[in-house]
Amino acid sequence: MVKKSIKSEQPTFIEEARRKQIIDAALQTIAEQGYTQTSFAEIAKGLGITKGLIAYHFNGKHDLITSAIHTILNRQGAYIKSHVDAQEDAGDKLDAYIKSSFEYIEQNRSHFVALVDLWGSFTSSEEKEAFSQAAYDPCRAHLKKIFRIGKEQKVFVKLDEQVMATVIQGAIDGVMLQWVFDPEAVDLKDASRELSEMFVKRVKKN
Amino acid sequence: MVKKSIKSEQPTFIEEARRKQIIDAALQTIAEQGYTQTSFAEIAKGLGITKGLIAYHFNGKHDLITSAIHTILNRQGAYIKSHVDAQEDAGDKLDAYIKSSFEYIEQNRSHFVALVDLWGSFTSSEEKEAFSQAAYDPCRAHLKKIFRIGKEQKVFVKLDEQVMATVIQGAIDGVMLQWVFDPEAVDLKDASRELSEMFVKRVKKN
Amino acid sequence: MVKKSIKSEQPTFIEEARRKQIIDAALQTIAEQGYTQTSFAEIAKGLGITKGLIAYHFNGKHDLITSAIHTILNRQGAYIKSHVDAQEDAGDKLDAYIKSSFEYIEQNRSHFVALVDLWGSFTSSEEKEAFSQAAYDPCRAHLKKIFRIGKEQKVFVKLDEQVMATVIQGAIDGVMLQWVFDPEAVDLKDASRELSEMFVKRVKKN
Amino acid sequence: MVKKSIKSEQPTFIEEARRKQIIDAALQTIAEQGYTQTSFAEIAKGLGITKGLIAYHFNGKHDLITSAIHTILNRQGAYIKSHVDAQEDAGDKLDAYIKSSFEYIEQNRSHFVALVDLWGSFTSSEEKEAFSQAAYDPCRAHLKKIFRIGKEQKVFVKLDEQVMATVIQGAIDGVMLQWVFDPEAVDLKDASRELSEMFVKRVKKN
DNA sequence: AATGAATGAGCATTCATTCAT
DNA sequence: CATGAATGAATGCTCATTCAT
Repeated sequence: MVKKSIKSEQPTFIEEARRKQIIDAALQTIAEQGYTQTSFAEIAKGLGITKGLIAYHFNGKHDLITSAIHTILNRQGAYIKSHVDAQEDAGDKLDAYIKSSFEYIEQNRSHFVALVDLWGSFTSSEEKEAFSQAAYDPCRAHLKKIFRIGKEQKVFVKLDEQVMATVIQGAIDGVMLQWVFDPEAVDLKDASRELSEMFVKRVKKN
Repeated sequence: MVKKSIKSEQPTFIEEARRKQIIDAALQTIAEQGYTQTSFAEIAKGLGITKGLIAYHFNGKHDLITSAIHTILNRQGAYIKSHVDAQEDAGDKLDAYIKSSFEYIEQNRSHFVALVDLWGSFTSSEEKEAFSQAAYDPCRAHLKKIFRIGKEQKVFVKLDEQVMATVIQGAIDGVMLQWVFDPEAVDLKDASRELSEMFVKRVKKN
Repeated sequence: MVKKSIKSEQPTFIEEARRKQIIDAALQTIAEQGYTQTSFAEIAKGLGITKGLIAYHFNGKHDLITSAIHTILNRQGAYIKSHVDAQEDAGDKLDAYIKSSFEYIEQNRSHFVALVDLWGSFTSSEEKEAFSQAAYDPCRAHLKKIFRIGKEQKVFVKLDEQVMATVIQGAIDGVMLQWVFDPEAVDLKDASRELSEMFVKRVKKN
Repeated sequence: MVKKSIKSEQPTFIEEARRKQIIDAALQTIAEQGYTQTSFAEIAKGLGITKGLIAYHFNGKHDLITSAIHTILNRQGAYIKSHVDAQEDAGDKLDAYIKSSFEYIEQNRSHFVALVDLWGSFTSSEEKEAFSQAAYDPCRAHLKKIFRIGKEQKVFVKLDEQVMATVIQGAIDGVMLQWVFDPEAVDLKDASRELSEMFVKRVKKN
């Protein structure tokens, strides 16, 4: 049952600013207190506004959470893309993909603490699948594109692109996950280096 | 204020059976409806009992969730251990670790759908850390033990055990995660084979 | 809706012992934790029995509470009576009434802490009135009897017996009440002496 | 774990009016049905509002009960003070203290029926002591002040102020208590006259 | 654009009570 | 006599959501 937005016009400047402000506060609160403890009132308290205002700017909690997730994904995606694009060689691109992923993660810990919590906010397999398409499809597509460039540059071996994209992205996320639960137990830089070396070696000829 | 349990004696047979039954129903419900939609009433409805009975057998929701998580981890841990122990060679042990991890995941999808949801149930960094110790420390310890055996058998190269354990476990979990959100997008068997080959090659001497 | 006891025979010895034991544990628990925090389970825990057993020996909570109240009142009544009866002179009897009241109170603090809590357990004015008849009527009757003896002995002035009984009992209870809430703020012995002197002077001729 | 209020600003006009309204309804309900039978739902029903609104205006049940108790004590205290202050002579002040106490009690029966019930709402000796300080300390302090004025006016005998304050307040409360349980059994006016005469005689010279 | 009063459904939890064993 | 499993109603409390101002 998708609720239609009453507002149909394009958002004003102040409207967008408020939404961004609220989303950031929400991510902060979720990272600090956990998703289940994060109510509109709690988010509003941290901002010095009322919870009614949050309801005014978002079409319900689902809208807020969805927007928050997309904010995380978009920011990280843009960061990674800029680093990958800066490289010419496909091997360097893959190295940049992995390393910039970890860089962004390390610099935005609260985003990923929140994200892990938000995984539990989906109530149906449809929502889970939608998240998958928003989160993983673009990542895997980006990796596949790098593989194709590598093939064109004749520097990569032949490989099952889907499987390879899955395991590379999985390795990044899985290490991130351990680091979210206990930052002392995991050294992101070491893991980043290890994964990059291993995967670059795996896909490159010779 | 920590509530003291009124029950203190060791559990009876019927007590244990009920707890197990309720935990399984809870995991089922969480996997189907999501953690936030899973109430005592919902779990009870699925079992044909009253929610009061759940409260009777568990010291609150936290106890139930904790027990459920440990159930998942223990069962998987036992499964993996039996397969690893069946191998003599350290390389074969690592191969068994990775492959049996994925086998168990594939055969118990609902457990891992639930587990991903339950990651969002921790409200403090203390709880997160406690989970980390219960979930990841044993896995990494198991992997490190395999590395040490490989070193004794003089078949493994020298490596940073903590980093390697982190990335291997991370890769397994990260692939599982994508499969939880969309089973169509990920082929666990292919990923299992790819990861096993790559990591065994990585740690073995020529 | 008064529930009829299923048991009709006279109670066995063990039956009576159990009831007494449970009542004493209930008073103890009420005094320590407050009436609202005192459940059958809590009482049972303190005794090392199960709550089912309490339900077996009492016809519901109301029966237990009523029995507990009567236990307190009967014991105190018997104590006072023995001291009053030991005196011949009516003035000495009144002095004994007041002083032994306070003595009993001081020696059985938990009983009166519980009693004050139990005043809140009556849900209707009928129950309140019934308590009044069980608690205050006998006390006032006892005092009136002393007044009549004083009149017969021609040592007491003429007075409104009901009013005088009310204020004497009231003064005792009111001081007890303050002492229940804060034993440091009230010296029972001083209050006892003061009240005894004043009331004896008030009722005696000359 | 003390819950922090989300509201922090000073209350608005409508806020205060609602709180007062809810407190009065709560006292009414407690007086009619007893404390243990008085739930948020019951209070709300009597007011035609929802129980959520009560939770909105009060920080939990404890806050409501505490506020209700303070309302009773403050109103009675103000009433007594105005009558005592209207008298010049210390003896007249004491007479006014006792008589106005009973007047207020008689005119606000439901408040005191509720108060007696609420004595059982404290769960720890700390709460009991806090109540003692809020309820009895000011009363005894007021009486002691009258004693000191009497001493300055050279119309009162030398006496132990703490003991005398305790017994006077105790006598008032104890008579009130009997009247709460059975208004037929006690004539407040007679008791008021008797106590006033006796205590004034006790403290005045000659 | 923003507030805050009000709602109503839902939640975990408590507990007296029942009853088969 | 005594137990402990099970019930079901009730309770305080939370919270997204609505809406008049």
